[in-house]
Amino acid sequence: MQKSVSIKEISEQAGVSIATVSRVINKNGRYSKETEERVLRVIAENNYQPNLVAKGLRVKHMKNVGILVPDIKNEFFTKLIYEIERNLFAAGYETFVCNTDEDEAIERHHVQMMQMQRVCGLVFISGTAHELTAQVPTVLIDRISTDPAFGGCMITSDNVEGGYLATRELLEQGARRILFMTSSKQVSCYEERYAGYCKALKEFGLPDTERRIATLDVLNYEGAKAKMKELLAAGSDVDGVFAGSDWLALGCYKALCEYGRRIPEDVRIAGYDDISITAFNAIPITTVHQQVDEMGRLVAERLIAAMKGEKPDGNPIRVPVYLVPRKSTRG
Amino acid sequence: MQKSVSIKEISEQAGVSIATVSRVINKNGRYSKETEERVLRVIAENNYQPNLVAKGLRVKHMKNVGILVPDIKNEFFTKLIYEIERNLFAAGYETFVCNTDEDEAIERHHVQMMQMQRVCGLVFISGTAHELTAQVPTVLIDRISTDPAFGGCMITSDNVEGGYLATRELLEQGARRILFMTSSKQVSCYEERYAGYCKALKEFGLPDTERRIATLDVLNYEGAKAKMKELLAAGSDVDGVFAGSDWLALGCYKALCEYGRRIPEDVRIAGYDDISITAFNAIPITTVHQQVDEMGRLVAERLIAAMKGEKPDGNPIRVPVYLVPRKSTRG
DNA sequence: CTGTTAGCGCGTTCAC
DNA sequence: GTGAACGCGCTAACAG
Repeated sequence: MQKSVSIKEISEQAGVSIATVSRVINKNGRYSKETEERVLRVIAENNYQPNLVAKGLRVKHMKNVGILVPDIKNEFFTKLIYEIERNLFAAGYETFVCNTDEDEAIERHHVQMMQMQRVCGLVFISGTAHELTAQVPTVLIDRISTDPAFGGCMITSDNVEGGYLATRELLEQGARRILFMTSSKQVSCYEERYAGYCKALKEFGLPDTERRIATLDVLNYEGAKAKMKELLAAGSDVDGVFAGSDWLALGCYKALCEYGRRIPEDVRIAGYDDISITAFNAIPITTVHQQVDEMGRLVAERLIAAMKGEKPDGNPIRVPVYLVPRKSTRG
Repeated sequence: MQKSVSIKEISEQAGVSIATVSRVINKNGRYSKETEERVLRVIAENNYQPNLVAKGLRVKHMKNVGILVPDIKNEFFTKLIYEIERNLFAAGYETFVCNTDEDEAIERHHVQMMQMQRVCGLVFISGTAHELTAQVPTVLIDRISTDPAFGGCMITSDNVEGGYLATRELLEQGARRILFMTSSKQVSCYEERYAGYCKALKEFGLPDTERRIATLDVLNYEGAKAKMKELLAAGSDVDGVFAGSDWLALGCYKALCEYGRRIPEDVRIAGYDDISITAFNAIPITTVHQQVDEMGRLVAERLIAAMKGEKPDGNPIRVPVYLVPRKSTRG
C-alpha cells in the first residue's frame, strides 16, 4: 500500500541501531550530537515518516481524539469543533469528527469504533443523556452525565441564565403567552434553558399554568416550522416564542410569517446560540450568545490535562452567556 | 490505559487458538459451526473489542480516511463533509476532519500526519493548488491537480457554467459594470467561475476591458466586506457584483448597504454555493446552487472504489449546477 | 552514549 | 477444521 521506509532501514543507512534512531526521533536524549545529525540527515534523505500505527500499538494509544456531535451542519457545533480542533492540533493531536444525527445507535457505534481505534480522548457535544461509559479521558459539552462513576470533565454555558435572559426579554417587551420550544428527548442544556424560562415567568408573576411547551422529535428548522404551523392551525394565541436554539427560532419565524403574524408586533421571538444567520435574517432574531471560542479552548485545555493524568474536580465549568437583543423582540 | 482484553484471552477462554478466534472475527471460514458459536459467546461475555491499531499494523493500513477542508465553519463545506462521512461510515470507515484555514503549511502538516496514521484514503476539498503527492487513493473536490502523475479522482461542480449563469443573470437584469470577487490565490474552482464570467460578458458584447476583478487575501465575509468598502471609498461605480462564494457576496452586500447603495436597484448581487443564509438574508441573495448531496455521495463512492483498487479514468466528474434567482438581482 | 532484545495484538502462512 | 509460529514497526527496559 505504502512503500514506507522503516526505522530499520534508517538505522542501517545511518550505521546505528534502531534504538538510537528511535531516540533521536522522540528526542529522548542519550545520543551524541553527531549521531543525531547523521540520523536526521538520513531521515530527511529518505523522506522517512514514522509509522504512528506501530507506535500506537506499542504505547497502547493513538494521539487522536474523537468528537461526537449531533449535527455537524449546525454552525454552532461547527465553531465549537473548529476551536477544539485548532487547539488540539497545536498540541499534536488529530481529530475524528463523528456525526451522530441525534441517533443513539449511531453514537454508540462511533464510540465503540473510537475505543477500538485506541483514541486517547473523547469529546461529547450535547446529544441525549443515555449512559456512556468510555474508558478514556472524556469531556462533555452541554451534556450532563447521570452516571455517578463518570470521571470526566463537564463544560457548559450558563443555560439557566440564558433561558432566563431570553424569556425576561420577551416579558419586558410585553409578551405574556410565551411558548418554549424544545427537544422531546432529555437533553440537559434544553432542560436547563427551560428552568430559566420558568424562573423568568415566575419573576413576572405568571402562574405555572401559563407555561407553554412544544416538544420536537425532529430537532431542526424543518421540525420547528412544522410544529409551529401545527400549533397555529390549532388556533394558538402565543405572543412570544423562546426557542431552544436559533434554528428552531427561525423555523417558528417562518411559520409565523406564513400565517400572517407580524414579528415582533404580534409575536416576539428569541433564539439561542447566536449563529450568524440570526443577524442576517430579514427580521434579525434576538438570541443568547454562547462563547464558543472560550468553550472550545476550555475543552481542549481540560482534555489535554485529563490525558496527562490530571483528575477533573467533578464540578461542571460554566461559561457565561449574554443576551443579544435584536428586532424580533424590539420593534 | 485500557483494560482491553485481547484475542489471546478470548482464545484461552474458548479453548481454541488465537488463529481460530481471528478467523471467526473476520469471517474467514475454516472453522466449525460449534467453535464459531463458542468463540462468539466468549467474545460477547467479555465485551471484547478488537484492537484496530494492532490490526492496522498487521494489514498496513487503518480503515480511516482524512478529509482536508479549508474552512469547516462554512456551511457549504460542512454539508459536503456530512454527506461524505455518512456514506463512508456506512461502509465501515471513520473520518478525520482536518481544517486547514487555507494555510498551505497546515495542510501539509495534516497530510503528513494522515500518512503516518496510515489512512487508506484522502479527500481534498478546494484549497490552493500547490503540489500534493499522497501515496494513498485520493479524491479531489473542486480542485484540479496540476501534477501529471496524479492518479486520483476529481469531482467538481460545473463551475464555468455556474459563473456564466450568475453573470448572465446580472447582465439580463441590467447590470453592465460587474465586479468579480475572488481569491488572490490560485484556486481552480474560482478560476473556472471567472471563465464563466468572461464568457457571459463576451456574449453580451462587452470588451475585455470591462472586466472588473477584486482579489482577496482573506477569503471570507470580513475580507470581502473590507475590500468592497475600500473600492467604494475609492469611488467604484459598479452596478453588479458576482462573488465567488456566498459569504463573499454577503460581505459585499453589507459594505454596499453601509454606503447607501440600494440592492438591487443600484447594485445587483449574485453569490455561489446556495448556503442557507442567502435565503434568509434581509435581501435574499441570488446564487448558484451546488448539489452537495450528490457530490458527497460521489466522493464516497469513487473513493471506496479507488481503495478497492479500481483505477480512476482521469477525467473530472462534473456535477451540474443551477441558478437560484432571488431579490438581490430582481427587484 | 549505544546496541540487543522483548513484546504490543493481530493476521497469516504452513503444517497437521 | 485447527494450531504453532512468525513478523508488521516501534518503544522501552536492560546491559554495556
